[in-house]
Amino acid sequence: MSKYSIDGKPLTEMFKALSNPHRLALFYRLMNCCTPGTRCGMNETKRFCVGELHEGLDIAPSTLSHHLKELHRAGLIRMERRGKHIDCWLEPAVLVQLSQFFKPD
Amino acid sequence: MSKYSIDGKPLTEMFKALSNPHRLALFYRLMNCCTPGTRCGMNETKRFCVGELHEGLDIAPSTLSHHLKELHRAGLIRMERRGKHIDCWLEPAVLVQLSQFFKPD
DNA sequence: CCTATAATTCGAAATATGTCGAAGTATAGT
DNA sequence: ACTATACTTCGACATATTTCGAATTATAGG
Repeated sequence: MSKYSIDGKPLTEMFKALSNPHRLALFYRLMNCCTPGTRCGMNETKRFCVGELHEGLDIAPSTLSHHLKELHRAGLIRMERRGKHIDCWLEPAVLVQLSQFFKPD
Repeated sequence: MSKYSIDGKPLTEMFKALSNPHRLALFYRLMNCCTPGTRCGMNETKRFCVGELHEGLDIAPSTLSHHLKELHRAGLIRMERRGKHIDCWLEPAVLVQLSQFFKPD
């Protein structure tokens, strides 16, 4: 039933991850954090740590953590510890592939 | 929080609608039912009625009806009675706009 | 080794979702 | 008017999701 997938990640899981306003806001922030022409996470200065993503979101830290885990489980983002912080950036191919999925014709 | 929208329909609602395997299957069927170069619903022979969409889905009619309502509420599809049947087709602009949302750069 | 900072895990509560079957509405044909 | 077909609405129930606070882990720096 979940036969539509990208790199083994079912599309339904991706859409479920993006169906929550908080998670969509997080995704959107990561979408727009890289300089034009580059991919998010390529240059490490253009990643966001969890704390930075938290700003202006008005949810508990545990809730934020839960949402990031969902985005990660869906295959939408990558996470990597960097000292006390954990950096987040978009899974590199995901924008191209989702854009392609909806592409008409 | 749901500030990202297309034609007044919040993106979260669209993604929520697509986050269910049955609904994604319905959407996918409508996505691919039109002849290349045309938009779904332009030529009325290329619409699916509810009964046709039901085929091979193994859910109760009432469940199908519920799912189609969700797709409609999210602004993803249009529905129109045609005699005893009700025809469904994609909201014309939705593929372009969703594809655009994910477009990198 | 102790402390402060950053983030996660766990458990609980409220709310939302997916599903069905029974009953209801709409339409076409007889 | 009656019947069959096509689909929807309603009510109920099981399961999933969202959210929080308290407790926990991981790291860096004195």
